[in-house]
Amino acid sequence: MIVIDYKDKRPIYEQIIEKYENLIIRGVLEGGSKLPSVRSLAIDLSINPNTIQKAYTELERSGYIYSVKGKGNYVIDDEEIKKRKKEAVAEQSKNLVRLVKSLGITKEEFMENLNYVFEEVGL
Amino acid sequence: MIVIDYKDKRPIYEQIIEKYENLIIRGVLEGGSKLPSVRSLAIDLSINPNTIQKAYTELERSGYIYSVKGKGNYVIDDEEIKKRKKEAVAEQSKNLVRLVKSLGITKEEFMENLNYVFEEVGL
DNA sequence: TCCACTGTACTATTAGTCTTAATACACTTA
DNA sequence: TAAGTGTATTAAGACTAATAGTACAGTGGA
Repeated sequence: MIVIDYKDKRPIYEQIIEKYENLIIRGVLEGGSKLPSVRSLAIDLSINPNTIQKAYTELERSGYIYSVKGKGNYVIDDEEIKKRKKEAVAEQSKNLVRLVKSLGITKEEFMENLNYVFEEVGL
Repeated sequence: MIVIDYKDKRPIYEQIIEKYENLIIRGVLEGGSKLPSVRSLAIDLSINPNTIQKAYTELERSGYIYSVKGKGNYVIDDEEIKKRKKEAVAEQSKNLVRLVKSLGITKEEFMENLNYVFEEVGL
């Protein structure tokens, strides 16, 4: 499920965070499902458990998972995931619109172009 | 023009790169205009000239500026800036559409929402 | 030509982060 | 109880970011 890219200059724990954020927000991991344990994932990826723990701690802090001592780490529930999805779309939309406006592109121009993008990007 | 955020955990040179990319792509800096010299900007920001040089080197490598020995660093010309603008919008559009599709949001739903975003985001 | 400014290159040093390693402790469940 | 879980701590090595100092080469004006 998770693959580390050693050509990537970013730290390993950040890569893990990003991968899980994507899996969760895209619905690949359902709400409430269990993440691999700190130790087992460390063995899987041939890295140190501390690195996994750092990623999980951060994922909990930013509200993607929650942890239960002695049991494991779990994806937040579907209700919460929906919120995250909306937040993600809202944020990226706002950024893009800001850029478009600052470049002096009209809404109509942009919207038309976006239609093509929708065609181009396959499912 | 440039302000360093020391609360930001990213390296200083990356912040400088990002700031200039924005200034250039948003047209605040016109094509061909001269950037502050490595030394003068270093004094302005109270940081080391080497850090500025690292930022400028990277900005040249990624095609936002060009440098002339003994003269200074200059913003690429307007023709090139236009290309960059289009690239930036295209890339961010594609990313957003990918996200929207992966979340199962329909084009119509998204487009309607985007109308509101356009209203919200002032000029 | 001289001088001040410019970009560029290099080495050395300090500080901080990333990662690994090895323990240890508390909690859960079979 | 035993195995598996999360969590915390300390130490070490590798790497990067940033500073400091120096040097060299090109530009342009006095």
